[in-house]
Amino acid sequence: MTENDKKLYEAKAKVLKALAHPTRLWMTEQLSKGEKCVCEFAEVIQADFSTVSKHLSILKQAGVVEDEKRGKQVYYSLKVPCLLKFMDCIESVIKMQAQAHAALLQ
Amino acid sequence: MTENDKKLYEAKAKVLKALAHPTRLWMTEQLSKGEKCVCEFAEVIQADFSTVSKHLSILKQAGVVEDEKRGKQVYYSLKVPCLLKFMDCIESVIKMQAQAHAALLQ
DNA sequence: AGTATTGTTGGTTATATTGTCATATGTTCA
DNA sequence: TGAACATATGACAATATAACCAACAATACT
Repeated sequence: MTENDKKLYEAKAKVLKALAHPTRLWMTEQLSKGEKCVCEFAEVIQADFSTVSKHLSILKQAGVVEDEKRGKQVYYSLKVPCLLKFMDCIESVIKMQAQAHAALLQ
Repeated sequence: MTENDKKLYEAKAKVLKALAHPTRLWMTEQLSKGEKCVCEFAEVIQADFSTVSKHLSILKQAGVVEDEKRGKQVYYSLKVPCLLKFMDCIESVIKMQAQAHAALLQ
């Protein structure tokens, strides 16, 4: 494994890490339906503005979303739609696990 | 957001978290080429056996890989091939970022 | 100018993750 | 049986993350 390979895996892991949080995952899925401002997120989930802002900033730094300031508000939008297909795959993992678990109980 | 939804996002995040580590990401990709035992991984990366074993156990607990003991060795294999398509998407994120970064330097 | 609104950033504390060492478990083979 | 090998597990220290609060910045409105 070259030094370059290592950096590539670190970069990929960083993107995954950005997604690997319930709130950020939810946000990402929400953004797939269209752009949203920070205030809209803050309204729905029970969290501080600063918490929401930081989560979005992590997604932005990972290259998953982008932001645009319009007036007082900052609108975030999904930059990488292909991520959503991935989510289907993740869900399939969970379903498999649920089935395996159910089988154990029988 | 219902209680059930919440749990679903937590479950999905757990799977992503399992993948969100350079070593585990690499392992997952390696396993896509075929099963491997712990010793094979330990040989390639510079890490303790226990470290390798723990990483694999995290992937297993997340439902990403499965293990089978044959003789003295434990063989791990990828349980969810669809994950690899996701990796392409992750790479596209990185490429976009690299391009954006390059653009800044011009 | 002054104030309310919308976000961001820094500090702090609580919690989670990672890697390493030592130890325990299970398997094979002499 | 017991020695050697392959792996798992528990304890621990170092580091990273997350959430909250307070302070700050930018925009809009009066």
